[in-house]
Amino acid sequence: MDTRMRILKRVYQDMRIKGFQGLRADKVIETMDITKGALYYHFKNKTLLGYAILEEVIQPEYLKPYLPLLEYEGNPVSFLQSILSGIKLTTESTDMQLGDPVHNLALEMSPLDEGFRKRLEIMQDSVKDIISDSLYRGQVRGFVIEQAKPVKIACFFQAVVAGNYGMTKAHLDKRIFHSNLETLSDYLDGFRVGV
Amino acid sequence: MDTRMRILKRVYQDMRIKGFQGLRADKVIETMDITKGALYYHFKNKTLLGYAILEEVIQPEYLKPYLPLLEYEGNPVSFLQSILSGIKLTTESTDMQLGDPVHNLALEMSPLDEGFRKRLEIMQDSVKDIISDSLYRGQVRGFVIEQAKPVKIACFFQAVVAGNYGMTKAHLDKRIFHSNLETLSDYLDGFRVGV
Amino acid sequence: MDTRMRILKRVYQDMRIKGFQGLRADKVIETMDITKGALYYHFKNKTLLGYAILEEVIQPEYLKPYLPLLEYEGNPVSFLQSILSGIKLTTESTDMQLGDPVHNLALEMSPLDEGFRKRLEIMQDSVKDIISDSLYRGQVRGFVIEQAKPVKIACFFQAVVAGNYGMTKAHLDKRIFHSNLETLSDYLDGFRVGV
Amino acid sequence: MDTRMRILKRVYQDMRIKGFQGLRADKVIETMDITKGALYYHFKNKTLLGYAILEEVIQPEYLKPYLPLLEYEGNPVSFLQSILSGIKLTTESTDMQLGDPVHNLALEMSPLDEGFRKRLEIMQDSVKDIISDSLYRGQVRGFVIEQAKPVKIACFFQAVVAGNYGMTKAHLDKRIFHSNLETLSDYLDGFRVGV
DNA sequence: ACAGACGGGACCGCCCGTTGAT
DNA sequence: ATCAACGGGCGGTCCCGTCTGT
Repeated sequence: MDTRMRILKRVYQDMRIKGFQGLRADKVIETMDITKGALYYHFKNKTLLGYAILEEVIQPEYLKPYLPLLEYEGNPVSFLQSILSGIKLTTESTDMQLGDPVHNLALEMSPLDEGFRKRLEIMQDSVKDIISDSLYRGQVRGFVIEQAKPVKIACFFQAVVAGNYGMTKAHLDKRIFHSNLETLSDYLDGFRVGV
Repeated sequence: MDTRMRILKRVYQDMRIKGFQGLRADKVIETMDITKGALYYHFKNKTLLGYAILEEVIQPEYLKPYLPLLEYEGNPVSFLQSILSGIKLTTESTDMQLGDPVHNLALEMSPLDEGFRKRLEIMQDSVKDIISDSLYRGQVRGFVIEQAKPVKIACFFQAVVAGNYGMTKAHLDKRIFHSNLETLSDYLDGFRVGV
Repeated sequence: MDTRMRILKRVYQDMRIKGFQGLRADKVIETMDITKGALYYHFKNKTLLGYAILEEVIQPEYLKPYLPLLEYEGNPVSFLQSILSGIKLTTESTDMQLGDPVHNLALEMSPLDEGFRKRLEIMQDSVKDIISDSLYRGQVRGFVIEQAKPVKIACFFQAVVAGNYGMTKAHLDKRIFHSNLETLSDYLDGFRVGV
Repeated sequence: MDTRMRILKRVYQDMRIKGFQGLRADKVIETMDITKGALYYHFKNKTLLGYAILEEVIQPEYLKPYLPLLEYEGNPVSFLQSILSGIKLTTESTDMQLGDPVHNLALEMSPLDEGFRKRLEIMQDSVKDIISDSLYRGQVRGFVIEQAKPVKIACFFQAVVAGNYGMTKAHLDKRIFHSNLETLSDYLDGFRVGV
């Protein structure tokens, strides 16, 4: 792997814990075998480093679980529920306990930096569009009830997932986390046809 | 108002925008007519200042909307819905657009400082208890259906409200915000008796 | 002497040698018994430190030799010549060999910083006005010939003095320095009445 | 033009504005279509780059106006005055407003680097010799009065020209500049025979 | 109870120069 | 002859916290 990507991956790890403002870029790369010269060569300043992490590390990871929905021909409700199950399985990983990186950065950086805000908005909208489109196609194919409003459900889905991460970040006991995932899953069940 | 509380209120304003890590305590009080001497007389260090803001400014505000639920004798679903309406009304205020302070701090500080984490956990649990208790009493009084699980609903309610703030923090268009408040309100309707 | 003035005086010494850009403020104060904290407290940044040196250290020194001219009732030509004699006497001092601080800074900083440029312009104009006024009064009192143009002479005087410092800064042999002072002195003689 | 000379010319442009210390060699060549590899292939370090600029760019330009004096058979006073006229014509060019490069560097670098000092000393002495020789030959040929002291006049000429550039570098109004050129020209007139 | 001065340490950014590869 | 990548040191700035005095 080239140095640039190594930096991005490593710095991202620290940013997950400290946030962007709390991130100390040079401290982090000191733990690798590279120096500030390399860091500054690849990224003109800290903000652009942050943007690169967003675009090249976070965005792919963030979209990844939802991309199969674009070509999924089954019931989108089932697919969304399987995503929730996937989230549940990773509960104990420290990475998951740090929450949704997009949501974390949105809360921290949106009021402070327009470059962050726009990139985060686009990412959230992408997922929203993927979900709502799949629900709409689900209606056409008879999987999803007519009364369901795809965009509204998609937004709600995202808010619950993000809010759930945040809610439980302060809680060592992760039962709330599971409870909310179940509740959302049950909520989605209500949009299946013929249940 | 005494100096101590003036500091707390003013610093809180800045912390809402910058977060706790981004907060520059001495820069903020420069905008008041006092100096660092006063700041460090009242608060031993920045962390204790943060705790004081949490306990003396944020906590009262955070609990305030829910406290009447303790003695409310009507349908708790209606009360929760009225809270959501209240949130909706303040959409345009800049203060609201900065999101839920408890949620913001939970995401930023929980992994970094146990003192913050505990205080935030307690606050979220307090609201959760108020809501779930009210729903339980609502069941006893025949307002809420038997199948409803008070704790689960309370947790979900909090997750949606918090997640909704976060989701829309990166969005200039606040329609998503309203949509999610409606969706949650509709969801709660499902727990009324005899609808 | 208070810390602020101690810093100004000491940093000025270094600025004379290195120029403003070459000045390393923290390196300089390391040689005193104060730290960067004190430096930054008294001067918000390096530029403002430079301005302060200009106004509080250089300006008084720069104007000092010319101030008596304001109330001088003798022949201004004689007074200007005595100034030149004074300059000649200090030839061997290292301070003098570093040249005219105002001229040095004018060459270095005028194209780079408007704040420097303006302050330097004002200082040079002040001396120019003092000299030209004295020459004018000298004409009225019959010391200076009618054909003399006070402003023109004042400007020329300053250019020669400044240029002479600069010319000889690259020369270890200071005879050129003395020669030019003499030439200027002789030139001024031409404006005396009845010689 | 080869790369070496392209670098010299381009870097010289920047050095005129920032000085040698303020010069950022790699920043400058970024504006060309080459990289640091080329720079450090041709010049071992920044100081040697500076010396090369002095010798290969500045020196030829600096001597150029005076070289014809070596073979000039007319009145040297007239020639020197024509040089002053030439300077006057270029007042509005930004290059001129940056002053005399030799004088600028002499003030900045003479106390800091012996290599700069010596090269600058030699250049100034060369011009001084050309001027004084021409005046001496002018005396022999009967153009210049016997009382004139060629070396003294040459030194004075240089000091005024250099000092005039410096004096007006801090002044947006260039009338002082013209005034001093005139004054010097008038001063030189005094050395003509039979006026 | 508060003001002013200062200590001290860290971080971002900057920039000179080197190295291996082509 | 030139480039991409990197090393390495340091300067300006920033900011938390302490101390003395009143």
